[in-house]
Amino acid sequence: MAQVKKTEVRDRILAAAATLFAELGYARATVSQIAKAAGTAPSNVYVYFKSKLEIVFAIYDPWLKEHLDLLDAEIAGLDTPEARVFRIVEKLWRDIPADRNGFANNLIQAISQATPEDCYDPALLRWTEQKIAGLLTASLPPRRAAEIDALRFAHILMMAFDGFAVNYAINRAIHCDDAMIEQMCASILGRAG
Amino acid sequence: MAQVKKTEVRDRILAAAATLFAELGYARATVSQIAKAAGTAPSNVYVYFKSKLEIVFAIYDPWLKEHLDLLDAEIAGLDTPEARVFRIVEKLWRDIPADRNGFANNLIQAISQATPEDCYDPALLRWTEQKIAGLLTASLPPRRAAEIDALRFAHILMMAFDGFAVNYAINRAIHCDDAMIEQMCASILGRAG
DNA sequence: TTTCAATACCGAATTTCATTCGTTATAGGA
DNA sequence: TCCTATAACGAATGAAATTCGGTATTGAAA
Repeated sequence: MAQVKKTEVRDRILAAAATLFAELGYARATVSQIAKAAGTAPSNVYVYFKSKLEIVFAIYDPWLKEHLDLLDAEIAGLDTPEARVFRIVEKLWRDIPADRNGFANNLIQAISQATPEDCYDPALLRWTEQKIAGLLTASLPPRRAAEIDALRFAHILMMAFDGFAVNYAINRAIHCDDAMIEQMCASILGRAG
Repeated sequence: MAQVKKTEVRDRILAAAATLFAELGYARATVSQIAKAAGTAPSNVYVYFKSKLEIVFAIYDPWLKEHLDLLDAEIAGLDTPEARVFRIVEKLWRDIPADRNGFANNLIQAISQATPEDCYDPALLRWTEQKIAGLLTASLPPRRAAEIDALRFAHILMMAFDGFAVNYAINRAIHCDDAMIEQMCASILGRAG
């Protein structure tokens, strides 16, 4: 047929964008900078991605999924429900928001600017909540797992995740301390903390 | 001395901006539109506000405080701890995120774009959390109030508020239902839901 | 009341970006 | 080997925030 899109170029663009977003934030990293760092022309970026917004989504998706897969594996090695649930909450409220210099905030930035016609698909959020719910269910004692709606807790955890992500980026003094995590764990475990 | 800034002009700018932000969102409402709606020149807006970002902060502050004052008054009229706590959570997770066509999302948009040199002051967040903590303490049975750290719950509530605000704006299908609120209430009330 | 200086106000730049356009270069398939 | 679809690119284009230079107004001093 003709010339064909190269995964190598696409990957270079994503890598360059990930670095620049982490360093400067979504709004301050320009498409020109991304293109230059990827060794191509700004206009060529648009051959691979419909918009700057699409780039951030393309980075975020596998990044988040990898985090959750790691969490999954990590939890399997923990002995008590307390330890497992603590790790889940800690990961979502402290580790991921802080990872890559607060990369998660870029997604919030991008999402908050999205309009209905950008037709952002909440599939990733749903998938994530399902995954978290599964992890919670697997982590709790069977009796407790049976009596709660894990998806609801997952939703609450993810909503607060957004808040921690945004606030990490602005002010690192607003962090999520152990006591906060313990508090949430108590609620999930039904210990009425 | 000389000509002086007029509160009337400032107020017209704020009113116009509030309307346009509610209608179009922060990113799509332009300073030119705001100026025109306020009956002044775009450049004159910068006599009253350092930036577009500062406008959104100036609107948000009194708006949020008014919501919380109303909540305060409303709670005083409720009889049971359950009803009071429910109302607090409902207000934060459902009512405020949806108010004025999702205005709260504009703040998240603005905050997520803020850089350290915009020196966003987390005073409002702190103030809000203090206020919420106070409302919770006053709403709970004394014994329960004494055993929890209300500020921690307030922080969790506010973090999740950010998430609900962002998600209301993108996809109204992702809402906060009664069951979710009940779940959080049970945690706060120590009912181990 | 007049004058004066500070500054609100305005329209016209300026700047910065994302995005699009027109053209050229390249490579897969016939 | 040629032909065609399209990746790649440099130069526009367009939109928006913000700045600039000049003018008009106004509070206060004389």
